[in-house]
Amino acid sequence: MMHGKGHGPHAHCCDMRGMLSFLILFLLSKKPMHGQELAKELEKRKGDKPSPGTIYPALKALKEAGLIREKKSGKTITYSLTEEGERVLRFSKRQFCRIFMGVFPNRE
Amino acid sequence: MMHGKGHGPHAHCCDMRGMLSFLILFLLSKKPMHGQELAKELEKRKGDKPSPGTIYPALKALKEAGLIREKKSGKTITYSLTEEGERVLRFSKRQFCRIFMGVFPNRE
DNA sequence: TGTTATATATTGGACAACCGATATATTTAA
DNA sequence: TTAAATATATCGGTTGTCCAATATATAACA
Repeated sequence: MMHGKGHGPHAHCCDMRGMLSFLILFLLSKKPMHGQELAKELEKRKGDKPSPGTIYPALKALKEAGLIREKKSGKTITYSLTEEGERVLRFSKRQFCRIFMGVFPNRE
Repeated sequence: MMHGKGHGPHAHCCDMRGMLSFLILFLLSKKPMHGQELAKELEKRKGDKPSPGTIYPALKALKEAGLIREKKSGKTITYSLTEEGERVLRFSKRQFCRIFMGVFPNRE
């Protein structure tokens, strides 16, 4: 919990430290995915594929924060947002847009 | 040096670890500022003011990387981008837009 | 069956981003 | 001149992001 002020452990987002978690939350909101799908999507965007040591701890933290849920099926685990995850993502997107206003070349 | 692949020390940007440096670079490109002005601009965007322990080490690292230059005048130091800083910012902005494509509600 | 490939997971080490506290220099006010 | 305010700077500690290496479980193949 805690996104308003600087205190509290972890940041699901928007502290500058929570950007990977934020991006993962955003990607999963568009389509539930398992870890490797997520890694490939991140590779498309960033240019190189995050290692397992990056992606799985991030997913674990999001799950422990109650923002995503798992659905296991054979060797894959599909992740999707919880209600709380949706709520946090909405908040984080507004925050993100305020912080990086002007960086995207579109309007303003 | 080094922005393409994962190696090398520090990231001026876009690794997820370099987001503050990236934002600082962007803000200074719009208007040269001293540290406190920068802190106030960040406060406007993020909602709370970064502490000196956040902002000054970041400026120091950018300076040591040759991306910004200082101009001292009395008790204030005005920071502005070097040629290399401009170049890196252009690269980083493209990278940023690719990574966060779709997050801004405008056109993606 | 055993081999190989895929998905998930952890560990150790490095660096970036953060705060609160503290310290120093300069400017302004008393 | 002394005191207070402002700007810059550093220190210690915590968390998040990152990789390479390693480990385990399941699936697909030989």
